[in-house]
Amino acid sequence: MQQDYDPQQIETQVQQQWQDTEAFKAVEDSEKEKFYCLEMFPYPSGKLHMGHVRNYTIGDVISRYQRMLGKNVLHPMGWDAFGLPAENAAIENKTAPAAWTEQNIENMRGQLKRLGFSYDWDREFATCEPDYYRWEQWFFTQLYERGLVYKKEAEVNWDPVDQTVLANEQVVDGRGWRSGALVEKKKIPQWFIKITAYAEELLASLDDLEGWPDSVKTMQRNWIGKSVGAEVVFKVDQVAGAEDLRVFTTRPDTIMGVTYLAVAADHPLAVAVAEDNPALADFRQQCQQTSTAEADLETMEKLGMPLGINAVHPVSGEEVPVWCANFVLMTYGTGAVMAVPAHDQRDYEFASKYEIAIKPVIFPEDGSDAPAGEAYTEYGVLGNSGEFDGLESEAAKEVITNWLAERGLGEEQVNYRLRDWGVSRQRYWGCPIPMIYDEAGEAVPATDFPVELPTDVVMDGVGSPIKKMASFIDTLHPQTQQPAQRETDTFDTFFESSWYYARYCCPDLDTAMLDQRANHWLPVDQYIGGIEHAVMHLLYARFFHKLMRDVGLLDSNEPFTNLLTQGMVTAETYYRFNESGKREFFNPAEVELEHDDKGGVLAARLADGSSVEIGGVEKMSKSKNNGVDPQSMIDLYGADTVRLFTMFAAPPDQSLEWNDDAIAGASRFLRRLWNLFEQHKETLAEVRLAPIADPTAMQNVAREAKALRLVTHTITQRALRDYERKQFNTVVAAAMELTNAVEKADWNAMGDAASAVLSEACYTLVKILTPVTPHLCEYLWQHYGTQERGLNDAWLSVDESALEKDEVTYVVQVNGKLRAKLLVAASAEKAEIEAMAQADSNVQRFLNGLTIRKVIVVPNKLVNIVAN
RNA sequence: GCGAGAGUGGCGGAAUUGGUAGACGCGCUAGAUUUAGGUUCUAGUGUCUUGCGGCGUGAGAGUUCGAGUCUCUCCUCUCGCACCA
Repeated sequence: MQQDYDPQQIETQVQQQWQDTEAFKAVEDSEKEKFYCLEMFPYPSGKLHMGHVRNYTIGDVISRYQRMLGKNVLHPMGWDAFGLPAENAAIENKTAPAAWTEQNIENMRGQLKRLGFSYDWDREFATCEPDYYRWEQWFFTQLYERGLVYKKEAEVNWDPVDQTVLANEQVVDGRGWRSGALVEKKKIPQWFIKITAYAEELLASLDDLEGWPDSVKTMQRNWIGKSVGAEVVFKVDQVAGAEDLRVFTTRPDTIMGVTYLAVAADHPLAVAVAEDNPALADFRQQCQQTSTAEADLETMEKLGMPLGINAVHPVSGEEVPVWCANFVLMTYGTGAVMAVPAHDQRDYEFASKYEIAIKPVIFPEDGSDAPAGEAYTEYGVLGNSGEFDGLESEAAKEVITNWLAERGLGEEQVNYRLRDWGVSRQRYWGCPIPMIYDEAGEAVPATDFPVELPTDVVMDGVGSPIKKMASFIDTLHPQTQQPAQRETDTFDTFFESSWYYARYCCPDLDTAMLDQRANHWLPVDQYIGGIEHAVMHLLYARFFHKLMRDVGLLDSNEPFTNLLTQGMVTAETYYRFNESGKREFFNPAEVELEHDDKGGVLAARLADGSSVEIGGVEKMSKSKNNGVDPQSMIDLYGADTVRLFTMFAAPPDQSLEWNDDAIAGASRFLRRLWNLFEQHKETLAEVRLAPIADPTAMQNVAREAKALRLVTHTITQRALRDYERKQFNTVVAAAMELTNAVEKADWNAMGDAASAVLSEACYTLVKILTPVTPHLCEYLWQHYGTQERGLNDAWLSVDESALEKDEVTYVVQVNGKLRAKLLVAASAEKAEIEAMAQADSNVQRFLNGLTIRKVIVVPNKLVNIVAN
């Protein structure tokens, strides 16, 4: 009597067992090698999306694989619970952000459990809990004591109608998303942490991160943006009291080509001049009307206005006009740049537009002409540069920098693109910044942790409720005990996500931020998350780790040894234009496709027969209505199928296209696997799943038995390799191939060896698939596995003797084109193979009339006969 | 604009890292079984010729006996750009 595969029943049963036996509880153990596997924790937005499912399945596969290798695995999960969406939801639903967040966590935790992830749930926490954020408040005050925290004015997006600060995300086409008002830049005082003090180390230690993708390391290097150059002084004597202009340049060799200077709209010189220059004041005003996003600044039209004053060129002594320009960033370097239109493309375009002189001073070394109509940005030989003529760029940089330094007009300088981390947010749903202001407005660190965020609030949509909450604000000065006021800004939520990985090591600790358990588990051996975090989150976490080290909380230098950046989850989009000419999107679940004879898509229709346009594959999103709810897939197929599909459809670091037919295929495979075991249930129950104990006994068995063993062990070899390189799609493909081979095997022809060979193949299948589809494999193991050992107690090994072949297939090419295949004895000599290849009749045909020039033999692979 | 990736059948992808392009799966075609459905099984499936063979990994060049893989130029798409997380 065969049973049907019932994933829902198997999965709940197995999950219950895992829970009862505390199967994934992590306990420090100095005897076993530790492995800390971590996925980026989710923002509790309401329910899991496919990106989460993919991220956490990858992490679970790695965790379970490492567990099977015998390691002591820590695999925690928690919630990145502070953030903007909770405030928006609170305004919309008239609930407090805390309750909304808690409800979402509840819901998503249930979904994660249903997917069977091997988390140690005892370590779970949410970052909005005072027991968590009190320690980052304490830590912030430690940084303050160490001089790594300071306050300065910085720009925010200001909505002049709603009178509120907007996130970049809330600025759409330069306007506030609710009010529609033109957004302005506004300066307000904010807290900063000196990440620039760690720029050099953050840059240098990237070289040690061998387990990180090169692309991420390159992005971080570029983000830090170290450049070596010179600071050059241009004297300004036309404006009373004005300071000299200091500019940073990476190309001091081009200094004689400077034809103007440009300062940011906010530069003190521009501010001073604008006082009695209305046109310039207007221009400055115009520059304020934009968002603070760099992408916006860089893509807007480059505009400028002359200040009407000149600066003195430090070498030639000539007068150079000073301009105010919207593309000069006050936050990079000194807020002023020297412009060399002949050798910088942006300067060139600006100079052309405003008819400023272009003076070439660098020329190609080979004496050729520089291309016309654009800047010549290469290195070369100096000309038109007075005493520096004839020097090469590289040498000239040093000579000119020294020349300036000797005269007090400049010096060599290293500059970073990286800016200090502004951590102040004028929002409610975040961790309160633990600072207290005395009556004179002087700030001191709080000492009463946690500085608890009041959760009983009403969001009115205009500003943070704690900003007018006296019970929160009014306090006493920690030293003088005089009346004082609390800071009402909260931390950037990157603050919480910068150290959560460490807190998982000791989530219950109530006397300190971290203890020795952190040194036991850290660094994280495998970190997994979206590529969109390549720079910011990962850089802040690296920074925080080094800070925690320097405060004495940790021993290691870096938080994450290996990093896997997963691709996004995409799906086909379908739309049609509605009456108002806007695209109306339809969910792929509502669309049926019409195919031609070759399987190509001809048309897409809704259930009512009306046709819709095919919009192309895009990232799953609400706006494109192409999301697939993981819950519906779990309900339909079970967790193992969802896990199998997400692993099989694409390698982890590439984008994954969702396909409803293909997930049905994954389900079909598990059913086939189930049926395979059902079909052989008597044999398997008797011999039990096991590798072959004595491979030498297999030397003289029937060739069919040997053939299946060859498949089993070739597949094992591939699966081992692919687990190691984290290419799980081919791990699944290998298991499918082995399943195909077992299904087709001729058991009668194997004779006595049949049951042992079957047992070995099925054992291999269960082991290979356990990390991916743990529920089914656990069930099969409990029914057919050896009783003495658990499923995770041993991993697979390859029996080399099973891989030995008597004969090898050689490919024979003539001039690189395939002309024959030869079955050659494995022991054959090179000369013998060459002769066989040349003797082949088809090869002969293509060699006819040609002279053989060369014969290349690649052992066990191919012969290429070169002839003409 | 700047920085980083990716382009292989109708589709997702594979290719032991310079050596048979298309594993595995989806879709499609034909057949069988069940017999109404999105069941299961068998065979086929890059393309043009349907004989041998020619062509084929975004486009174009180059290196090599040999290139999806290495080099250069170009095109398209995706991600990030400091207050979304």
